[in-house]
Amino acid sequence: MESRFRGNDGYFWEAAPGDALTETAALRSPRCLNRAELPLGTVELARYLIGKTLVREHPDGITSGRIVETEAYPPGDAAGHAFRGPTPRNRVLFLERGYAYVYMAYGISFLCNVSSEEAGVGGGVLLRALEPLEGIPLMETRRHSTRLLDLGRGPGRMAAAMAIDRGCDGIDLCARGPLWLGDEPRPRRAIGRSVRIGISREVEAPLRFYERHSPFVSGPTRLRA
DNA sequence: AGTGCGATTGACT
DNA sequence: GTCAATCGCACTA
Repeated sequence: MESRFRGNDGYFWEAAPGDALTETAALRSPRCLNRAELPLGTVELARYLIGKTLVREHPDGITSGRIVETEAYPPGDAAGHAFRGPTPRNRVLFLERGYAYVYMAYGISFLCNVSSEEAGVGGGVLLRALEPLEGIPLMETRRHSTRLLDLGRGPGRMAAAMAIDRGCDGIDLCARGPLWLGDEPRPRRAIGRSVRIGISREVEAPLRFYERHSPFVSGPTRLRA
């Protein structure tokens, strides 16, 4: 059994007992997730999406990455965009789970969420960081950087690397198309949990999930272990 | 119609 | 570590 797996940047992943990590497994084509297999509930979905694949099919080419960091914005959360009810901007958060809600933050970055509740109930999972898999040269062009660790580390950077913008708002991520969710390219590592990043309102519950020890996760070092 | 501010990033001390 | 950039949106009037 392999004891180490070499990632895209040469970083070596420690294999847990029982893992069978191979490069072949990492490079196979992902299977599109069915809506029925997405767990019910925002927090459950945020945890579930760690290790899954996000695939972007764009005229310029295909890019994909492994989701290594998410945050839950469940119903009733004052920091969530759904808190004050549906508006033209956040309408996708009120669709059934598995649709892309994309908005512009700070006039600078696009942020990508996955709707996470039943139809009519507002909730979302913010995708915060991606480990690049396919289309790395294209991501480098879009990000104006060749630093692999920075291509998808942070929600705005992730969206830029994947060319995710308002045009992706409302896309069904459970169907092959311009943007979709795939299964895991390789077994997940342990999942960590922490408070969310960049939230100034109210006291924080631990609603951020991340793949432990991944160098592609954003945030302070202590929130990556 | 005007205003305040944010689920960020990149540059800089 | 600090800080400015930048703009769509929700809220007030």
